[in-house]
Amino acid sequence: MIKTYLHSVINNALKKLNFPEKSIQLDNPKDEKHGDITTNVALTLSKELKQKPRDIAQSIMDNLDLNPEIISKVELAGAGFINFFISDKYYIAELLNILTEKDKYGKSDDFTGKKANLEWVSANPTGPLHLGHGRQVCLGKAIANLLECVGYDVTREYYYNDAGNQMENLGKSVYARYMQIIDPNFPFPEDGYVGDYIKQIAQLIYDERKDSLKNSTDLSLFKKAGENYNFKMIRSTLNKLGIHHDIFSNESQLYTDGKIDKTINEFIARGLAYEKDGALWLKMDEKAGFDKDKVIRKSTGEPTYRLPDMAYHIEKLNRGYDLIIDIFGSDHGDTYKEVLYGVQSLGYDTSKIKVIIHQMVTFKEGTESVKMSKRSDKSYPLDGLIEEVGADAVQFFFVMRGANTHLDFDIALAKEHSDKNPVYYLQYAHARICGILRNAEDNFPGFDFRSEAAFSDGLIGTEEEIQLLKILAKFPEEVSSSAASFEPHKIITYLNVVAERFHKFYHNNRVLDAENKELSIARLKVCLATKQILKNGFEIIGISAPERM
RNA sequence: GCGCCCGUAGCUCAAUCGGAUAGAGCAACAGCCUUCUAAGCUGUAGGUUAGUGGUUCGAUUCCACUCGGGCGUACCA
Repeated sequence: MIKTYLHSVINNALKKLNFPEKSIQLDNPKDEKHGDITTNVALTLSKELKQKPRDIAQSIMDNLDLNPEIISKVELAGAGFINFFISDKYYIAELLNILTEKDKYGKSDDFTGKKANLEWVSANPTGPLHLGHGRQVCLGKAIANLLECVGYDVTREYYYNDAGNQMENLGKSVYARYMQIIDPNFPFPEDGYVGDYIKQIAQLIYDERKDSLKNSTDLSLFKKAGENYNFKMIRSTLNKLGIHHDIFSNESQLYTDGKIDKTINEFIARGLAYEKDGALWLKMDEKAGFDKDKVIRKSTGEPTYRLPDMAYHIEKLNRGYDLIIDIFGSDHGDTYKEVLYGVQSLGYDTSKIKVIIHQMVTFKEGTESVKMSKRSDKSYPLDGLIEEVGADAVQFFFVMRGANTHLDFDIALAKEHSDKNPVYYLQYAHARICGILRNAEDNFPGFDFRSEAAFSDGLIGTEEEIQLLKILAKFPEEVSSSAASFEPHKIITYLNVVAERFHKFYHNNRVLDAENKELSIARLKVCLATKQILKNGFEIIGISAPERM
């Protein structure tokens, strides 16, 4: 990448001048006049060297050994910035790289050989996924894609608590609906799950077993039937979004394997837990920001959710991943800290665990924004949203904002098939290119633009063409930085610029011209490269690349 | 009360470890289709980056406080 090149050139200059070695920061200026890449190294050296930044910058510039094929101009500017202008030849060479590497362009091997585990969705199978799950579902999909792009071997994992209250409650709810088929007056539990799907599960059981289960005291059959049915619905929803998990792991396995007991014993052996009021309490360190101790095993003998979560994270650490990612809504913002604290206090290195917290989502229907927390009873299924606005718009809208900002999901806007809908701006650019390529193939049979043979790259040079090539060449850097910060929305921001510059190019540069075959082929190459970048970007954020719209 | 997160154009949001004149889209206004998709392009207008103070060559970014919003603060998950 070009920054690596500049990095070494500047470093050599610093050595020649006997200037202290600094970590050199290379930025992309916002203003075109300030070049393509800029460094503030002279400003940061100023204090140490006790010289004016501009003088330092001049010395550095005098000692740069630059290849004019790559850097066409260097300027000293402002308070002491050194601005580099990249030569057009470099961008044209990069265009060829895109066409050669195709789907692989933008991918890197920065983390090749490393293993990552991404655990997300992880909704307990007490019912279908609903709107409140949407952000996490889509965010995780895109983050997994990003990690793969930089070389990680990614395991996609779904973890659920099948041993706790929620699943007990599911069993009771299904049983009650089953009994109501026999006796409509049978009482429904106060905090039971009220959705119609519970009735369907009960009906399925009744169809098979009739009333033979009416005196059940063990509800595990009802619970299991509910779990199976709900998982079918959840998986079907995930399928619609193109999401597949490699591993489904559950809480009860941790009991069977003795991992829960082992964790409890460890806490006790290390003197980190104590009994009080019949419960087992974990000592929480005030210095770590906790104000009081937390119960890890209730007086009833059941663990609180924290304990299995800790055992589960220990188990994942033991599996040997280089990176472990959890995605939670901000309603779990405090509890994950407790879990990590517990894991850490048992001597495990939690630095490999990265927790991504996303803020809550509101949904705008008309002019009103409606809160939709994951635990809200008024369930609006995610399936319904996918039906209503389409999988692409759902994916796009949930990913287009940074996870740490509140997201207002405008359902009407997502549904709208018009220029107001931001997802179409990107997809339209892709479809438009496909239209040009179709036209070229159908009506200009002599234009052999897909061949690997050399083309007249000297014909590329209009303002719009160069601007477009410049942004295309930034894709690899953009992927790396998005992956490093686990922020897929940056890819969308980037692709918007690509689409914008393509549309400008399109308006001002006629691609297909029967009178000018060489130029047409050169521009078709530009189109092919743009299409490739859009497609590669869409792949990451998880939306389709339509050929027509 | 305490903890975490957030506050940027009328609306929804960007802004690369602190960098040069804070950017897009939508909404508003004015233009552009006998030529490859007008789901597009061009232009205009829109800001004390919630507020006050601090740190420094330089702050939307870091620190302190104030105001406003979200989420937590269970022997629920």
